Amino acid sequence: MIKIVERNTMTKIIGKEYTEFLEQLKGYIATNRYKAALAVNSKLILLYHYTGTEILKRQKEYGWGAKVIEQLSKDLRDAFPDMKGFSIQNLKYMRRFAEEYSENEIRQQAVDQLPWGHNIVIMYEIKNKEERLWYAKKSREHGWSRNILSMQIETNLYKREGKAITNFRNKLTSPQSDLAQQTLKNPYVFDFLSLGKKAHEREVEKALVAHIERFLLELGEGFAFLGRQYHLQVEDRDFYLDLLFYHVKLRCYIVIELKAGKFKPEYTGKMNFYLSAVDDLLRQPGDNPSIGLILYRSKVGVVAEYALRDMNKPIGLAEYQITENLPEEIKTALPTIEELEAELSRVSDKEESVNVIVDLSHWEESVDFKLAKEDGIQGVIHKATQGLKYIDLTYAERRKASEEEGLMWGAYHFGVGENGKDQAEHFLKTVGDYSQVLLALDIEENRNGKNITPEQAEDFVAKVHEETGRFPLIYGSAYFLEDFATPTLTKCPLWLAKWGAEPTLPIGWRNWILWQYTDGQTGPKPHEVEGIGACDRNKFNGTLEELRDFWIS
DNA sequence: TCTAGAAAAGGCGGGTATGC
DNA sequence: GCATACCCGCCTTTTCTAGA
Repeated sequence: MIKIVERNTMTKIIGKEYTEFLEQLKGYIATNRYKAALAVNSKLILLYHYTGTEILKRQKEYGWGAKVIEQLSKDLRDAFPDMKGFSIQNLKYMRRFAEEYSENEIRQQAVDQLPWGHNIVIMYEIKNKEERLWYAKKSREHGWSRNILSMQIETNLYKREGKAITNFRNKLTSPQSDLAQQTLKNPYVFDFLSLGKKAHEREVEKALVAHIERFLLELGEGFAFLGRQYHLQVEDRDFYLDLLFYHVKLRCYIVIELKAGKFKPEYTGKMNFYLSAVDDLLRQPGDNPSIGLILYRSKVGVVAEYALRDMNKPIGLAEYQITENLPEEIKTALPTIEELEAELSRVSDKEESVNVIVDLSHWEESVDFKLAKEDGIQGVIHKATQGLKYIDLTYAERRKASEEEGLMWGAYHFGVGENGKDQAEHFLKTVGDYSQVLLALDIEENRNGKNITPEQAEDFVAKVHEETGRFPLIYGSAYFLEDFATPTLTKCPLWLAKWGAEPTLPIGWRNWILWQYTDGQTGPKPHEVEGIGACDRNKFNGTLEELRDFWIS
């Protein structure tokens, strides 16, 4: 019996310490393995650049012709028979690379963080330097594969997305992006650098399937539901369509494919195949060509695209058309893309909390709220004050910029071991007009002095409540808030800090309202925000509509 | 029925060959 | 000189199969 008690106690202690250790170690490994991969890639790119530069220099100095590249290729291959990359063509790429970029540009614009193949694509397909750097930045940030990059260039994403961004930040990209994974395949990289792909979100897909089925049925007129996982046999192979409808007015079949992840080009190829199969196997004389609808999750939510078979186009992606500009007769009969996206976003919001809030301080050097908003961010909570005197110098300027973009604004005070009421007065004075501002008290370890005590935190909360009629959010981890579960403080909504998969609540609080699930390095993804980079991200425990109501309540 | 291992399929970037 | 197609090796995911 005694042994059991001792064992349980030990398990509890080891469990807590072990969990913290594991989280710390995971973050360290994730960061460092990616840094290692980037370093290897960077060296390779710089080696190629150096080679190209030296070839150029000597051709200029000594009047060497093109023949020297052939000779160099042969000699380098003889000297390094185990190494690839010294073909004539690749040496020419290196020379062109050296012509196009200076070493400074490579380092400053982080061109060396892109795989060699990506740089070749960008170099040859794009002439404008600003545009090149824009695609390089986007490739890094989004982890585009080479095929995706080519597709984005073909569809002129640069022009579609508006003006380019030229102030690049030297931020780490997501360590589990496709790009990172492929970078790690470099044969020079050690085994411990290997990464796994994100698991498929089957549950989400099922939920989407279930919902869209009801949604389209409710939309009603014209839609005849034929089946879910509709079976088609092509030659000796079986295929299953997520959803199949027949539209009575349009007199055509409508195939719906649902993808839980982000869009991939192969989805369109698959859809085209399904449309062909449906037309061949099901379509009757008098029926119009079938229509496809692809629903997938993007960074900003659920996105819908209509696909129409269009055999007038040549090959590949153009064999069908993905378009928001449906022909008028179809547009009037089908739900619009906006309707579909709005409906599915509503479902999405219910399934997962709303992940639209970042918290910032002066430590974030560069912030572009316009880009952040485009990336789906709706609210910003910024550090305003600390202790009795400190004011975050970026606070006022960023509040103005944020509000100009129509973002919800919040302010937090970093509590220290000083008079709570005085800290609250300093905080509210700095915040200024707080009528539309979410207010929060940050309770965590103060490495530069005394920690705030529960009594001081209560005084702070009481003063804020007296002045504003509202209780501020209490920010903190389950571990640190252990001693703060007083009747007054637990009245305050909890802004939980837990960089992990599950929101573990501190004693005294029954629920969380905001959950800071990542510091930009550890915890579940996403870690980054467009225009900000890796940062603290937060989920709201409710829908977007509820968030707006809560913000100033 | 579940699990573990093997095999197959497919995607990726690096690199080369070829044609204009 | 340049653009493109294609091959290769590596890796992950999916599917299949055998055994507990």
